[in-house]
Amino acid sequence: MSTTIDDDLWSAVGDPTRRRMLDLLLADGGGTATTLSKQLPVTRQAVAKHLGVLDRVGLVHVTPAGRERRYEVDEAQLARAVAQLSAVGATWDARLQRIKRIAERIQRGKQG
Amino acid sequence: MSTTIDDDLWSAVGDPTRRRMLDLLLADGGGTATTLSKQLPVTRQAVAKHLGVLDRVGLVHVTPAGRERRYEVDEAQLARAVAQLSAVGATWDARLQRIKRIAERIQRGKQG
DNA sequence: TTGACGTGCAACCACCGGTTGCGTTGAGGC
DNA sequence: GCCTCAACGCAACCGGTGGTTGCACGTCAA
Repeated sequence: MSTTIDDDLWSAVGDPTRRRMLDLLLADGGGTATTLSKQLPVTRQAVAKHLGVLDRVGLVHVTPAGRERRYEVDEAQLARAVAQLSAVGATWDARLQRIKRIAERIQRGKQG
Repeated sequence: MSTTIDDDLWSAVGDPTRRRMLDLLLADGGGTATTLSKQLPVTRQAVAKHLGVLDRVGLVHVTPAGRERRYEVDEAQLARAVAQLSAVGATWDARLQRIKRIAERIQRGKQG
């Protein structure tokens, strides 16, 4: 239970370049592989591949416009990903808290 | 600003197998490559590699005991990782909120 | 029509998660 | 003291993926 998340979504958001791309797309309200590649330290082709990944998991959607392919973030889907992210964080946080409490109890038991 | 996180830490926690390993180590209060591999669908060698990664970023520390090498989670470091995780989540959440507000304003502007 | 720009496709490379295989070393029974 | 077994480390290898270069195709504009 719990830690079981959409592994595709996670791995999509897990890549640093893809995170930066999402960031840029959000900031600029969309973009193409070419415009993104100009703001990133990777080639257009690399960006295109990433856009394919993001598209496949529904984090972006594409609108063909003439010779361009404009991508925009699917905010709802990104919100889902972010939610799952914090869910995982929360799970671990909870477990850490529990461990800490148990450890303290043991310490107290030893001393008392 | 903001999305700048320890990339090593992130990628260490980013791997699903490593997440499960941390989970198991927390649950059992430590373990060796062999004991972990028995609870995971991967070989001891794979686990050993992952433990190396986790050790390098300080998420676990190792205690040689005879012919065994016992690993335990560094809870403070894991707490840091979790914190950064939720920080990223929070950043995106905030940006999404902002975008949403702007979008609504535009909508209202169009209609009014 | 021609040139420039944006794209897609394919081949190639490097890194990484995973495996198998083998050699080493420590704990314990004979 | 030896021999065996268990845990480990190291090295070679394989498949997937992020990244690159190179090239061919469509589209917009002069």
